[in-house]
Amino acid sequence: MQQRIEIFKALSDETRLRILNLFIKTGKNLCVCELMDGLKLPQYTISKALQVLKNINLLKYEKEGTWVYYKLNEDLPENKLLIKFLKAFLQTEVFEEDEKRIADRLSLRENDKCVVGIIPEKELLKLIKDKK
Amino acid sequence: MQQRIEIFKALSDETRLRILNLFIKTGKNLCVCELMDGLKLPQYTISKALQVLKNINLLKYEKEGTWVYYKLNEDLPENKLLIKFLKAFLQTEVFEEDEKRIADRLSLRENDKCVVGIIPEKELLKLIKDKK
DNA sequence: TTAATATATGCTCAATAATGCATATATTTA
DNA sequence: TAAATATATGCATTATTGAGCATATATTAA
Repeated sequence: MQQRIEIFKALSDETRLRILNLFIKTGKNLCVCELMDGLKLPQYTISKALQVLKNINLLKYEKEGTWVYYKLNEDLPENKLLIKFLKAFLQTEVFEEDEKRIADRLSLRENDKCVVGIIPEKELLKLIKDKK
Repeated sequence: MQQRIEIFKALSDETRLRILNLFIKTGKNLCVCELMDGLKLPQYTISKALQVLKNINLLKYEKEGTWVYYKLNEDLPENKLLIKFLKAFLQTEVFEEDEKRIADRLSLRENDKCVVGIIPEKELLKLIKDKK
């Protein structure tokens, strides 16, 4: 019972829903610094939100050097229904800005790996502009 | 966005999940005093939980005299997916006792209406025993 | 109009969670 | 080994929520 309640608690937060939305919409694994730019939120906010989602096993992660790539834990049978539900539930335009920003940020990947890290917004926008 | 968060907050509570489970499992409308006996919780706890679920439009209600019958708001299109999800999500044995108690309590209805009100447990058990 | 009954709600205290900052950890590179 | 970088976490403050009690409201019946 308590375990089920924890799932809903984890979903009762704007930052965590925005993060989940990006995993769902991009269908990709994402690292902390990419999510920072997608949501325009500080590192510790993203990191703490990820821990909560990991604790309910909705996310899993892989380390690659100092980078940590999180992704939806879609293999876990008990998650299938929930993820399906979330996909429909999050079908709304309120996340559009996040989705645009993460798309731009992901365009900077090389071989589908993050190579940028944490950089000032100004510098980020320049990189993106150059890329286009 | 905030509205969506409120939905998950409303589901992040044991009493409210137990109540929802009874609506889902019985498929019936239920009044406050019946839920009191199903969950063995005080009147104000049930009543407050119902207000929260009503506020997110997951429940609706009908008054009949001093009795108030709540039920799942299944007509509302945006609830269909959520209720479907909850049906599967609450598929667990942890609610068995609640379900037994509400079944007993509902056996005391006449013309499918509550006629018992709020009564001491001892008296309730006697009524149920006599009925059987 | 009074009493009884079903339900709702205001209030206080305790528990829980979010926020923001500072710092810790772990890995890579020089 | 030291510096730099990506990520995680401890802590203090604030905000939110739950529990329990008392009481209010609304309807019915005497």
